[in-house]
Amino acid sequence: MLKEERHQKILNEVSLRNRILLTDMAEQLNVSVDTIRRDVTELDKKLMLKKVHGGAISLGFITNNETIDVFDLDEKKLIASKALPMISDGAVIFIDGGTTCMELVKLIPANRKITCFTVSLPIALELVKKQNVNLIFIGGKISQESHMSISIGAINEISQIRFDYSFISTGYIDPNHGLSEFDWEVVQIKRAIIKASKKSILLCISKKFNSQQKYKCIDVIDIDTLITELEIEDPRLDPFKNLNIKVL
Amino acid sequence: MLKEERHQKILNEVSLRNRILLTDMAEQLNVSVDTIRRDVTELDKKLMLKKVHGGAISLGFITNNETIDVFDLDEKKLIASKALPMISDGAVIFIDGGTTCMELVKLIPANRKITCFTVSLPIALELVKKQNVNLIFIGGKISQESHMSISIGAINEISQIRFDYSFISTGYIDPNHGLSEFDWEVVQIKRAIIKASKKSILLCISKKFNSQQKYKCIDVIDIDTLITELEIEDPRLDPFKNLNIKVL
DNA sequence: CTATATATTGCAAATTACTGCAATTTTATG
DNA sequence: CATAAAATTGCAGTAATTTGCAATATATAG
Repeated sequence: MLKEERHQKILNEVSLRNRILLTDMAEQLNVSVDTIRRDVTELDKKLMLKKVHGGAISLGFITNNETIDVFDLDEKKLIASKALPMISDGAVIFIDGGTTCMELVKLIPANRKITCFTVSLPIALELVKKQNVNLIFIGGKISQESHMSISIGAINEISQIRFDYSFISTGYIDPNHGLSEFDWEVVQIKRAIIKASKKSILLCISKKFNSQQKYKCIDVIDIDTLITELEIEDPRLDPFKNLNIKVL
Repeated sequence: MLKEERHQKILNEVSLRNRILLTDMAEQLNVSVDTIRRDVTELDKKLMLKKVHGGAISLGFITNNETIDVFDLDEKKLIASKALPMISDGAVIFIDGGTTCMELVKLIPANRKITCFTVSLPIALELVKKQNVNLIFIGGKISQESHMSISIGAINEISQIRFDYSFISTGYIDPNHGLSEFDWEVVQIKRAIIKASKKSILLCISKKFNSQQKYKCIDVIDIDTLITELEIEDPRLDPFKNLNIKVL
């Protein structure tokens, strides 16, 4: 078998499976592992794949090491754009932490006059750029994990406010088990927020469906609206529609 | 499974959930916890996530290195390095906003165990990166000009705390007229901070000497220590020495 | 403080990588 | 076609990496 021919087969396999094992390829192409190793070394130099210990992986499979970018940014932007019309002038809203909420904040037009509460430092730093947003940060001890206020004082403060809308995120969601989180403190904060809100809107990428964590936060029926990146007709939304959740 | 493959899956999960547990990932990927731990350690070194006790969290938007050009950065760094030795383990301190204070925060070593209060969003976002800093943000309405809490609630909160040291900045300073500011609200906050501090340390570049603004904050003698970029013998410091201010 | 969970370290087994070399095949050239 | 030069391939020995485990230290939660 020609070397070039092997190279093609290797590249094919890499693009098809995203990864290969040297031993597998050696067996498959009836040559020694050393040969495959040399092939892969060459292809690596030509930047056609990435050689790793024990095999090779597709370049497309690797996320850019330099720019720490947000995963599924397009989906999150779509979710944010669906949520944006709910933020109207004069509203008193709460915005949770997380990358999806961050996209929502970025979309808020400069002339939108609202009062906005948050417990998330990054969200606050983005909101403060908006000329017409009256920003109130609910302070307290800041969690290193979530970059949020998580103290009891924050919960008390939240309990004394009445939000028109709260835009919240979740770590995990399951139609039966509800929303859940890693951190007990975060659960407490989110419960307080939802309790203080006339309407709660959950921004959630569909990837998170059917996952759960140790600390349950609230039931799915406790939220009023679910916004995902999916089409409204998507069957994956049926379990939520069956619970009478408004879905966008 | 290839190591790199695992790394990708771990990064995927981290960016989706913001947080993972080593034990969860070990189960999910069918390898020992040790392996996941080593993976996470590597990814942490590559700055692709942050390793924490028991798991890992997303860098997410922490790495917002919006490099805004700071004027007189070298002088400010010098001031910060002079102030750093005053921050010792166990201290309860307040750190004000401003670029000089920001340089001080950046210098705080990762192993310094302190409790740190602030009203400044950018300072808070920098402090939250420090592993051993217990960070408390004093919340409230955030000023668009100064990116600080400026509400009466914040002042009340401050009045109930006792700081070992407060590191403060000022817009304007004059040996006779004292410290002054552009914003009335900022003046209120700073007064409260200094009142709540056992010792107040002013970080101030000498360029600001002999300048004043409409709202007077405090007298120069109300601060305990003045730190500038100047040599201690510099005659420009004499007016402050004459007021019995400690000068560094 | 105590109990539990997690981290660290050293170690051994298994796998994979690298190097030099020899056998073989391919290529270049007259 | 002949033949030397170059490239390719497999092998063996050795080096390096990876992985899991156990013992011990450290950190966290109640």
